[in-house]
Amino acid sequence: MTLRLDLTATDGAARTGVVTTARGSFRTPCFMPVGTRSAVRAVSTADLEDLGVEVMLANTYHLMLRPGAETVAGLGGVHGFASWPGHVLTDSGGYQVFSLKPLVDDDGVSFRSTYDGSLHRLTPEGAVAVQEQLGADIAMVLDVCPPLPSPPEVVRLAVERTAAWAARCRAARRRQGQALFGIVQGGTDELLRAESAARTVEVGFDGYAVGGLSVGEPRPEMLAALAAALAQLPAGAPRYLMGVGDPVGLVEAVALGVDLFDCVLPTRLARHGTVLTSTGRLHLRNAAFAADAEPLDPACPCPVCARWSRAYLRHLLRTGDPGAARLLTLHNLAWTFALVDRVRAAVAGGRLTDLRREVGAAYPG
RNA sequence: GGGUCGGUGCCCGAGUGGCCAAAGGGAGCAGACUGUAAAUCUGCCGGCACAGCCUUCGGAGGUUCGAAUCCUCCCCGGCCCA
Repeated sequence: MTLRLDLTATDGAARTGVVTTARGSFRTPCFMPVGTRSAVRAVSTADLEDLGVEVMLANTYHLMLRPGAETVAGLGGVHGFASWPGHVLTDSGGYQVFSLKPLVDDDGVSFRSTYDGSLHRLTPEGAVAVQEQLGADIAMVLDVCPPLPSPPEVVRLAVERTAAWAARCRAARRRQGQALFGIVQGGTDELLRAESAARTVEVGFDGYAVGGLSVGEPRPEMLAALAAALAQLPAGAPRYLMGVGDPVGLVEAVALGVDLFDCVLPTRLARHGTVLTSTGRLHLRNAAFAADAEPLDPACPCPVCARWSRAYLRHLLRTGDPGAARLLTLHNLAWTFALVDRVRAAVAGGRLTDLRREVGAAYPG
């Protein structure tokens, strides 16, 4: 057994529980910050520990290019390399199929390095091998993530290739103690989503991810596609909605039965000066905060809100001080974790509907 | 005192007779961001009764159909000579 999910409570389709792996355990629902290059931008792994982060993401494509999978393996994998005692989940490079638009064929993907322009090849087997070298606790299959909207034949082809690659990834596993998750594709087509989910389950994985969402489609379509996929997934395995982590998306997806999330949004928004609060997004650059002595969010228990004013943090931001990115990142992550804490408590207490209403009111549209 | 180079919109800085309310930066104002090519990107950025008009390129005159651009004088700054 490389991974186990123990559910402790449910509220409708929503669940809360504990995932146990060879490394240890973490609670669900769980938000996993994105540390693409073995580091969450602007903060350290020590900061992540202080924040109570349980799982950090890292990225196959980026780490195989720089510093190289061999190098990371030689330094103890992502855990040793980054001095990170928590869980590590590595993305396979499938998202870069979306963001970098490489050449994709039936056998794999040909990428240009974003660092030096050199050509690299990634196959399903290669992606698994690299993730084993990186020492991930949870690895992801290599998938094809098409942009939305895409013509039906493009989405269909993505589903077919993702299914074929899922089987190849499954067969390529060598390392014990590393979980492997399959990924559902299918765009916003509910039938295709259901088919993709069923075919992924047929291959058999430790957990199941739903990918290819929040890539341009309206939220109702996203939630419908998500629901169609989730309906085909086994209740006993973790379900991971890839790339979603805005407050509403998170709460709504939990309501549909999702356990895991990752998203760059909280950290990217922070670096760009947008702060998450209990009353909505706040553009800290706005002139309105120039002399505002209030904390970012008076209702937030994080160390940044306990100590610094909006005016000071805005000043750091506007003068280009790197400390701004760090402190705002710490706040946005802390705020998101506090929200996830509330989500878990709400599910356990059967009050998720109330929380959804509250979050929806603070984050309309 | 002589010579010389220069004074452009909030700042820096292109422009050297019409296509100039004037390139490009920066600042400022607002917005976007969802498995990170993102400490990035987009829009606005003289005024107004806004497909037009008005005010603006150190100041005042002048040449010209037309001047930020040419001429005269003046003011201010840098450098060189005395």
